[in-house]
Amino acid sequence: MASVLSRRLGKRSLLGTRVSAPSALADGVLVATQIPGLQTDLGRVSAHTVPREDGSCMPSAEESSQAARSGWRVTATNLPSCHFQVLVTYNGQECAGLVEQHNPLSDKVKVLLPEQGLQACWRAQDVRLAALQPPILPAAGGPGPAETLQRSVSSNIDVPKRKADATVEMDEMVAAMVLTSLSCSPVVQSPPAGESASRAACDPWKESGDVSDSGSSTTSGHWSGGSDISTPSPPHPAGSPKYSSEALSSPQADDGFETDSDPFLLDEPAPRKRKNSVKVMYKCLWPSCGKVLRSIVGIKRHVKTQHLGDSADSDQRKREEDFYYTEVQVKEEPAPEAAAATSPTSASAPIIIQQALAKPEALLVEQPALEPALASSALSQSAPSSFWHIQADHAYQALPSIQIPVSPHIFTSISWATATSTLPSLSPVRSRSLSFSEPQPPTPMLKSHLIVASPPRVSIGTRKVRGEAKKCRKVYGIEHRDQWCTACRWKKACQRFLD
DNA sequence: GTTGCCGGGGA
DNA sequence: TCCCCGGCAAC
Repeated sequence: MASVLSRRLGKRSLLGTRVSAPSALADGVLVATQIPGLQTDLGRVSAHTVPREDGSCMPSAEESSQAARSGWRVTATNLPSCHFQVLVTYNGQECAGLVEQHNPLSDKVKVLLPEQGLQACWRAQDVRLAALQPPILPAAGGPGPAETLQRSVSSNIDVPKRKADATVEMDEMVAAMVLTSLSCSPVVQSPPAGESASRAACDPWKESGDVSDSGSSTTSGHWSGGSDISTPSPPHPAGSPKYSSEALSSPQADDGFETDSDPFLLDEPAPRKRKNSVKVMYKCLWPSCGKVLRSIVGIKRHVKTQHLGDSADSDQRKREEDFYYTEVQVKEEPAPEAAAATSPTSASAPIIIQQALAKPEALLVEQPALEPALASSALSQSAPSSFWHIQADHAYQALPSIQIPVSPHIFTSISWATATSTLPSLSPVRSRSLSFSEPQPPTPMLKSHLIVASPPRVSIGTRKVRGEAKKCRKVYGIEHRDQWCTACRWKKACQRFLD
């Protein structure tokens, strides 16, 4: 069992995954560099990098070897301009930091927090790329080959894999930067026009997280669940009738949308439990408003400006503000049904997100809870692949069992060789459903939905006709069950004595 | 009743 | 993915 456990842990490992991270090179050339590990001094870090003429840094060969031995890999290059700015959750707050080092072995990222003046390690999945460094025009004599001008995926920060789409990636970076600036400010009373902008900024960011998840479905690269706790969502437009009825659920719809795709994206819901905290929000009680904000200052300002009139400055007016909002405790459990329940009225956001999304699989994931009509069509296309992929879960039948015991029967090894050689002819029968399968990883979300939407099963007439050959049971007998082939032991089609 | 194995589910 | 087992069809 320990071996199984180790396998599962290995499956979740982020080793080898790469992410394109921006450096100070505006031309997009990313240089993977390495410096000795376990350094805490920025000065030392910079001292071990060799500046290049294009502004990037290259480690000396000696340093690279040391880094390889230490297991720490450098994610930042020159200092300070080459550091990746990331967002981490520290003491419940989202802080901007600079990635110093990343240890792929322990999957930890060493982040320097300038504001706190400290340095700490986070898990790679808890570190989110925040913003681009100010771009620097490419040097005339910079990296020579033209292909290096492409934004190559080279810097080795081992975070969940993301799709290597250059344009989308840049959009995500810009969006992250905008989002970062938004998150630093208190409640923003953004006008509707600004709201759409902020949403547009938010959505690619969300999408980036999803993409990083979907890159490897088994990774726990849950895109840092602490984000929605510390990052205020853009406020709803004041007085919007859309939020009049389901005022309380509106933020949940947003939050839910932000995360409700996760149970479908992720195999393991465990990391999500951190989101189950109760969050206090403030709901406007003005008739037909129902606006919900995250800060008391914001809701007071909202009531004053939107409903009581900004000119009201008397004490009575100020006291009135308190009557028009109430404190609401919102459990941050990303309940999918909550998102689904608000789908008809709050569908404006998903539409924007749909436009922002460039990846159809992410779109598929986002749709079902919020756009049932679109979801059905999308599911109808994706259903067969995922469903039939599930059907192929007995693929081991096509593989010879390695654990063939040393059998006293003289023909064991011979028949085993026969079984191995005849496997290709067998596979069409065994994995009959694979013909429907596309080379696409199954999405857990689709699994749950497609059980209902699955096409009718292949006729049970395909049941394998009993062959003439003796099977392990007959050959070895029930008393020597340990000598059976694995398939026979599992009551599957015998792999040792093929027909 | 025995045997082969499909489909489903637990770990 | 491994492993087990209920249940069904062929024998």
